Amino acid sequence: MELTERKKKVLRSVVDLYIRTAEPVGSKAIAELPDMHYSSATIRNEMAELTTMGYLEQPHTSAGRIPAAAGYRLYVDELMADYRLSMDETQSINTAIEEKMQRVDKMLEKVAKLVSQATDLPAISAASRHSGVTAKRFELIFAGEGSVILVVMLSHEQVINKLIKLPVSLQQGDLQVLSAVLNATMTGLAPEEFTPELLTRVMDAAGNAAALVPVIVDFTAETLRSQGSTNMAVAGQMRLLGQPEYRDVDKAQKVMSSLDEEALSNLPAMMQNQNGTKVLVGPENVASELKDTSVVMTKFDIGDGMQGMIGVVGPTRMDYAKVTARLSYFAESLSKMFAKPETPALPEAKEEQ
Amino acid sequence: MELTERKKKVLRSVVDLYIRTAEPVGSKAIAELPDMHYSSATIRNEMAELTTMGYLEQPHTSAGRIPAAAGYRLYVDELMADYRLSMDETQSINTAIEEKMQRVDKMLEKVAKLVSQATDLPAISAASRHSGVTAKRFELIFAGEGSVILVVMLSHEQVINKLIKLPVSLQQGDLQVLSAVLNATMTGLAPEEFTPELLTRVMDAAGNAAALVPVIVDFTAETLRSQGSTNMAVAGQMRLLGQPEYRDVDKAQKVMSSLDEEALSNLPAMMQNQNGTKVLVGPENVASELKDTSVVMTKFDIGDGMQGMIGVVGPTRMDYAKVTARLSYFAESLSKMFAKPETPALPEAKEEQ
DNA sequence: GCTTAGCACTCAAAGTTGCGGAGTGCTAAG
DNA sequence: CTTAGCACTCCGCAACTTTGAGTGCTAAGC
Repeated sequence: MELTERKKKVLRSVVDLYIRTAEPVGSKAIAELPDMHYSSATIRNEMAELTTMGYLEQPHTSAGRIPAAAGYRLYVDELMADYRLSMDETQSINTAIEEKMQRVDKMLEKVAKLVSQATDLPAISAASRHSGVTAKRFELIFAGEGSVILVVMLSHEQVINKLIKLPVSLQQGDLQVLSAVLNATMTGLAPEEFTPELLTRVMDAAGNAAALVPVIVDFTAETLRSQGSTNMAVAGQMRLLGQPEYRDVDKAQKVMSSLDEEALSNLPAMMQNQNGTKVLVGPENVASELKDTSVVMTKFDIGDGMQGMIGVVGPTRMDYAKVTARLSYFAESLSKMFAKPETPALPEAKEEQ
Repeated sequence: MELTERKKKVLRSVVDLYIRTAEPVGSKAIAELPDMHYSSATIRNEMAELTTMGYLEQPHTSAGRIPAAAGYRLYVDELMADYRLSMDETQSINTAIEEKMQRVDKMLEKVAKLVSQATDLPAISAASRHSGVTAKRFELIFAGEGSVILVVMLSHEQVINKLIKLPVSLQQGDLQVLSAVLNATMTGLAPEEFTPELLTRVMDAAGNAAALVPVIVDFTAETLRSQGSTNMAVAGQMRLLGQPEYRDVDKAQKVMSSLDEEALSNLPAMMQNQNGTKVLVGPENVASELKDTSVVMTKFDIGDGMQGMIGVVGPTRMDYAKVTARLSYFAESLSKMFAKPETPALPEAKEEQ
């Protein structure tokens, strides 16, 4: 059986309508659409064929049709009309993003919240290094009796620090020796290279400050590891309750309980080698708990060798056109924002001085 | 009308039973309790009086009674039996807490999750300074052409840093001058004291590095402000769905939408001058959206001049005894954990060296 | 040969009715 | 003061009916 243009048109209309109403769509409703110039009987025949072809489903005899997974898939890939963002929408996204984002993890929380708000669906956001973070430079600062501040500059323009307290008193000189040793031996190493042998080697060379070494090595290795891994945030789970398919609390509960960071952690991974926007329709989903939901996600650029990702989770019947449009715009705006030189106040270097 | 011992006993039984079953409690059910040596008729009379006294309510004639707000209040204050945690419970709380908590905000998220899990209710956690955070010492590190790392030691043993990039090239010497200036003028100041006048004064003294000053001043002031403010985290909102009172999605949605950080931000403030565990029953609640829910909260000690708070939000019919017991135990364990010297690895300073 | 009007048929959703039972308040007796 | 007894109320449930949206099929029309 062939998928004629008219069948496509009918299918598109069915999906569109179902997305709007969340109710099975009948032949009459389709026939009454402005640019549908056939009677309900004709539509009925087309819908019957679309059903045998697997694009539509019938909840029970004498009900309208709803899209099947294959129907959504075709709709997303070929049929759906581009959704054009209104000025209002682009503007509200932009003003939302504009506030300066500070640390990456805070930023992710915020982005997830914003995306969730913009789509009225649960949203996730994640950031991951391209991997290969190393320490670029170590600096030790004397901070009073028994206290030392360790400052580590990482590749990718990040700086971290830790206050270390020891029941040993050290001299400025000792710290200088140690930091020289650290810079000589521990820069440019991957986290796996922080072996016990390295530890003893550094301690041997460290002189009076050897007691500091284990703390420093552990902290650095730990930090590199955590920097290499993926951070993510989830927000707006409750928005699912607004969707008619989750009027049944039991269903809602089942899905929502699988909307946490652990359960969703494979989504960012899926995007690694993808480009553009990806849509997972219902049963294509990875986590089995999400069998009845769809996922839309897309990538953005954080700079500093980091890769960001935002996505939403919603009922299979979601407004793919609108959601993908908003998501893409979001990703674009975020990329732009991070591309801007981060120093906000290019010093208005006052005339005085 | 007087609140006799027998009335109290009846009231306690009604609340206990209602907490367990979430159904209106009838006189017969009470009369059949093991240590209730009166007939249902007598109980009926008592219940009728408790109702006119405002401790109980009747959803409609010929239904059982449910506790009114005043009933819960009396129950919480006087009647409820102590809940003794089982070994299992204390143990699972302890193992949960044991993992080392890193930064304060991550810690809060984790704690909120744990509390939510332990009580099966939405939970919040917050931390706030006692206020009065100031910068203790500034340090500038030269980090290659046009890059400088600013390290600020705060009172209360915290260290923060920022990488600053400028299209101006600076010498080591310039940085030394500037850090001396910063340490001389900007230590010990409250965030309000970072005025434009201060900025110009520091810039005048800063010499070649004056271009850095605005960035540094802004960043420091901003950081002090954010350190002084309250951090909080909310977790487990969806757990409400497990409660029978929220089988109705509309109700659930209304309450859950008010379970975010903003709406709950006055709760931590309420604890500032309170000690022990505080219970807000239904209509006593601050936010009007929470009129039909209760809040239980308690404080814990983070050390470093910080004050922590954990709490849960749940249906007015919640198991106050169990919840307060678990919450208190949690707070206690957390306080203990933070009291321990934080440096985990008192260097096992190997013999070599 | 495609399109469409017409019709009999199906089935979920919504409304109707009628019980059974849990619970109450009151009264009168112990 | 306590309790057995009784009439009364009202919710919840289940069985039944009605309604109407929607279908598939057939036969007539362009």
